[in-house]
Amino acid sequence: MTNPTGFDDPRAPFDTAPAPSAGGIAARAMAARRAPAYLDGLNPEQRLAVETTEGPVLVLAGAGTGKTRVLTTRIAHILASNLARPSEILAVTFTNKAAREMKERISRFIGGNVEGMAWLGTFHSICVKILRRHAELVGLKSSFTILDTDDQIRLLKQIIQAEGLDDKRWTAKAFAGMLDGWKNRALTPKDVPEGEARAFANGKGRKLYEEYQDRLSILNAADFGDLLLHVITLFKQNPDVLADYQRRFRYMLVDEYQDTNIAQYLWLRLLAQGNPNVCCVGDDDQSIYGWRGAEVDNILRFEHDFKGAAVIRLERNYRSTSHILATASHLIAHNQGRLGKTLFTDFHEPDHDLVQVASVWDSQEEARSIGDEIEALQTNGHKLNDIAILVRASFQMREFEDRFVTLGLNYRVIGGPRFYERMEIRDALAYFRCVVQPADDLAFERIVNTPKRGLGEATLKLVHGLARAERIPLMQAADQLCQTEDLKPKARNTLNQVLADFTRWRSQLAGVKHTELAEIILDESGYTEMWRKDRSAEAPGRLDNLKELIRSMEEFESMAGFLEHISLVMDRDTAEANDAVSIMTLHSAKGLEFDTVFLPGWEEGLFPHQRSLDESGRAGLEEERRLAYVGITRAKKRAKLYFASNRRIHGLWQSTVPSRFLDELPAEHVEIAEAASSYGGYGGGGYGASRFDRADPFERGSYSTPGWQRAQKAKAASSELFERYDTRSSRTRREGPRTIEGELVAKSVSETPSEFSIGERVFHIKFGYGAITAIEGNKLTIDFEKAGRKKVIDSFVERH
DNA sequence: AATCCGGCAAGCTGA
DNA sequence: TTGCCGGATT
Repeated sequence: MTNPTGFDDPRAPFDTAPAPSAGGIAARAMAARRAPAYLDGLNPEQRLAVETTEGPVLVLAGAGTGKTRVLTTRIAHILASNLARPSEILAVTFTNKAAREMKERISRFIGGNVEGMAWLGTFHSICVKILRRHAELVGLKSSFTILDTDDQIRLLKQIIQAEGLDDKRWTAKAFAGMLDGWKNRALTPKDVPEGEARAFANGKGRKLYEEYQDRLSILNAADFGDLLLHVITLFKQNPDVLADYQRRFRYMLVDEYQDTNIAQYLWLRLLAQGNPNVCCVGDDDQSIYGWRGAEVDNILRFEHDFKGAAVIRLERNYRSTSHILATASHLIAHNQGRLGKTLFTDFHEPDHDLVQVASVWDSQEEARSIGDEIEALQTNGHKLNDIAILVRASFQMREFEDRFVTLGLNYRVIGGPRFYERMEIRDALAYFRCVVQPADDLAFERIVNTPKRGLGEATLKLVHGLARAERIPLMQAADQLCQTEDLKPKARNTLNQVLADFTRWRSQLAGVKHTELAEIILDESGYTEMWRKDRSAEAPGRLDNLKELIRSMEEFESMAGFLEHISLVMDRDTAEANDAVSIMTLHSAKGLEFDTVFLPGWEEGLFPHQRSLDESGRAGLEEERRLAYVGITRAKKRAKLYFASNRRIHGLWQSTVPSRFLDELPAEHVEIAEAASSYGGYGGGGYGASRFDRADPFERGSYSTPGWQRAQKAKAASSELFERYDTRSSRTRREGPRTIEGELVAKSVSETPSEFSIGERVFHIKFGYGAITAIEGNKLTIDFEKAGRKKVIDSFVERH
C-alpha cells in the first residue's frame, strides 16, 4: 500500500521535532529530498502557492480553483518540511465551518492528529484564546463572558434609557449598528470621528459608547467586536506580549482575505511586523460583505502593505463549463476596482449547455417554470441535492416554497433563524450560564421570571438598585436582599427558592454528568414544564430543540466547555440525509457548488438591489455585480437566469425592468430561453422594453463623451460629499436619477401626488380594467373587474 | 399575564 | 402585503 500522505511516517510526532530556522538550508534540503506525493496533482500555480513558504504571499484564488486544497497542502508542506511545529502555525478563517473543514483535511494529511494545530480557527476564537491569557491587561478577568447580539441590544437599551434618551428615536439596534461599524474599524471611544459621534443621540454617541464599554468591563464581558479590539489594544500596549506571539507564529495564513475588515487587518499587521511569512488567500471578485465592514481595499492593497509580496493567481477552474466561466468573467469585467483574473478551463464539450436567460410574466410564473424544470431534471435522473435556487433577497423564497409544497417537491431552505437564536435555547443557556457563572447578570435577568413565578418589575428593581449601589452581581444582591425585610414575604420566598436552586445545581457541577445536570436544571426550574403546558403549535418543536441541545452537549467535557463553544459557534448542524432542492440567498451560497443553479429575480431594483445603489453608489453596484458573479460561478453544468416583468414589492404590484447585469452577459455564451409556461400576449418570448436586444448595449451615444462624463463625475462626487454630512435630508433632496459615468445608479421613487381621482376607470397591464376606490400618494387601490381589489402604483395604470 | 391593536419597515449575515 | 415590536387594554 502506498503512503497517501507522502510522509515517511504519517504518525511521526511533528510536535516534538525541533523546528529548523525558517528557510534554513537544512529545511530546504529536507524538503527537496524527494518530491512528496502530496504535491502530485497540483497545477504549477497551486504548487507555487504551496511551496513559496517564505515572505508575504497573496494567492488570488478565483472561484473553483482549488483554494482550500492549496491552503491545506501548504500547511501540510510546512509541517512535512519541518519548517515549523503545528503550534507555530497561525491559520485564520472566517467561519467555524471553514475552520472545521480545514482541520479535517489537514488531519487526513498528517494522519489524524491536528491537536497540535492550536492556532487554527476563526479570528474570534483565536482572539478569545489570546484574551483569556492576558485578560487582566485590558481590564477583564480571564473568566469574561462573551455577549451575543441579543444581550448586547438589551444592555444598550438600558444605557440609552439611563441617559434619559427617547429609546424609540434612538434605538438600541441602530446604535448597535454604529458600534459595529466603529469596532470594525478598530475605533475606541476616543477615536470615533467627531462627526460620527455627534450623529447619534443629539451628540451623545461617544458618551454612550464610553458608558457601554464601562458597563461591559463591570460585567466582565466583551462583545464580538471587542474580542478583536481588545487584542489589538493588548498588543499595542504590551510590546513584550506582542513580541511573544510574533516569535511564536512562524507562519501565518488567512483565508477569505477579501472579507477582512480594518480591525482584522490591523491585527494581522501587528503580528506580521515580527515575521513576514504571511500568506493571504482570497478573491477580490467575491467580496460581498462590504456592508458588514469588509474592506476590499485590504486585498487590493496587499502588495503595498506587505513589501516584496509574491502574488500568485489561480485561474484554472475545475468546477464549471466554459460557457458558465465565460459568462461570469464577461460580467465581472465590468467592475473597475479589481486586481483582474480570468478563469479558464480545459473542460470543453460541444454538448455543454449555454447559460440560459428566461423571461417570465411574474414571480408566480417564475416559480412555476422553475418547478417544472426541476421536475424534468428529476425525471432525467438528476439528484435534487445537485440543484439550487439562489435568490437576492429572502422574501423571494416564499413563492418557491409555496410552489414546491404544491408539487410535492422536496426542498430545504438554507439560512433562516438559527438554532441557538431560538427563544427556548437561549433561555436554557441562560440557566446554564447562571449556574456556571454566578455573576452573569444578563443571563440571570433573562430567566429570573421565566417561567413566570411572580418576580415582577418591582422586585427586580430593588435587586437592580442594590446591585448597582454595591457594585455586585445581581444574584449576590438578590441574596442579600432576601436577608432584609425590604421584600414582600411572597417575593422573598420565591426568590430565595430560585437562589437555593442555583446553589444546589452549582454544587452538582462537579459530581453529576453535565448532560444530566442540564436535564435536572430544566426540569427542576419548571422550564420544560412550562412548554409542556403550552398548547401553542410550536411548543412541541421547542421541547424537541431542548432535547437536541442536551444531546449536542455530549460532545463536550463540561458545561463550562459547552458554553464557551456555544458563545462562539453559531452553526446549526444541517441534516443532509434526504434528497432536496436547496433554496438560499446568494450570500449564503458562497463557497458552495451545484450542477444546476437557478437564478431568479434579475430585475433592476431587486438585483442590483436599489438600497445598495442608494447607499453606496458605484461601490454598491460593483458589490452587487460581484454577487452576480458568485451566483453564476456556483454552477457546474447549468445556469439559468430569470427575469419577471411584474413583481409584488411590499404588497404593491410593480412593472420591472430587466437587470442591467443581463445586458452585460456575452451573447455568444448565452441563449434566450422561452419560459416553460408563458402567458399569451405581453412579454411572451422576449424582453419587451429591455435594453438587452439593443445592438450594442454599451454604446451610449453622446452620453459617453469625455466632457459629459467629467461633468457627471463632478456632480456625483459633490453630492456624495454633501450627503455624508447630512443624513436626514438626503432622501428628500435627491431629485432625478443619479448617474455616474453613464450608469444609472440610483433612481428615486416619484413623490408627486397622484393625478388620478377616486371613481375613475383605469386599465392595468396585468389586471385589466377597474375603478379606483382609494388613493394614498401614488398608490392606488383599485377594484378590478376580473382580478378583484389590488393596490398598485399609479404609473402602471392608464386612464380609460 | 395574555391579547389586541397600530405603526413601521421591508437587502445580504459572521463570530 | 407580511411580520415584528411595543404599548394599551382586558
